[in-house]
Amino acid sequence: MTPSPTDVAALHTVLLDWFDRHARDLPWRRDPSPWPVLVSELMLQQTPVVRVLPVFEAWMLRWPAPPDLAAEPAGEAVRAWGRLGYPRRALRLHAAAVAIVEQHGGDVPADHDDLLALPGVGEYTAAAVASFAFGQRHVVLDTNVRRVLARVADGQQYPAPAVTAAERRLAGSVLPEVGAHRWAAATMELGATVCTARSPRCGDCPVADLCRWRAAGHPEHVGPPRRGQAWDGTDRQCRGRLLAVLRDSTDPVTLAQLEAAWPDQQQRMRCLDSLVADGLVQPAAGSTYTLPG
DNA sequence: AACTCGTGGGT
DNA sequence: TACCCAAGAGT
Repeated sequence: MTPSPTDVAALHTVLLDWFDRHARDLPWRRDPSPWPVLVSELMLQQTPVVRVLPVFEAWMLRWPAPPDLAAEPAGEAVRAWGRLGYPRRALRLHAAAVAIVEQHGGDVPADHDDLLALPGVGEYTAAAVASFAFGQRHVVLDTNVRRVLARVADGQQYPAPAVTAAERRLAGSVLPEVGAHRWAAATMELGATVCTARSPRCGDCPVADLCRWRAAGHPEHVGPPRRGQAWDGTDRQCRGRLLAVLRDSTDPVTLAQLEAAWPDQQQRMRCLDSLVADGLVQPAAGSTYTLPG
């Protein structure tokens, strides 16, 4: 439900004021240049801030601009990605750097649609980079913003499994005409640090008095339970083990070394094949494997 | 539209 | 302990 204009104005005032006082001092905020912002956004897809920080710092020292990364083999990006998870993101970030060099003269494009065309950049990331690095006005709908809006405006504990049209409409209706990029950052920050999924700290929330979920007495989520992510014995676990062996070795890895990482032969070879198909692993001489050159 | 894709810390 | 879930994207 769309809040009244009065409530929207109050939300803006109180949340932006809170953000002035409580925003975390993150490196990609201290220097919100396009490349650091793009790198951070790729790393932050499904990965918590605290785990991204050290990898981000090392990454920016090594590759301070898109051409620096584009000049390296993709495998170096995969290795530097370390244990952030979802290593295909490292491949996409490398491919994005190449595209930026080839199609945009080495500078991260400012246009939303140009950003969206980059590998690894979807609707959220395009809006985030356009907002935070270029100060544009876009609906930035990440998991934090979705949860904050679900609670404050809709009185629901959690948003729907996937972004709905109504949700996007609501987010657009509360987006300030001026300073939209700060509003985006503020709502994300609130969701990340106060209006958290598991244990919201409503006592510290600047918009508690305007929150419909709180007014309704914090009703539990109703509806189909959200499926967790299976892990033990999955291909994802197997792929992770195999790629860890590759990351930790500068020399080509033998099939025997990979066998030590995952006992099930059939699954091991299937996952190795899928890693090769994804471009994360490259076959080398004598039935050995390396990160992509 | 549902499914896949890593990793590790919090509760 | 056994989940839950984190600045999503691609297919």
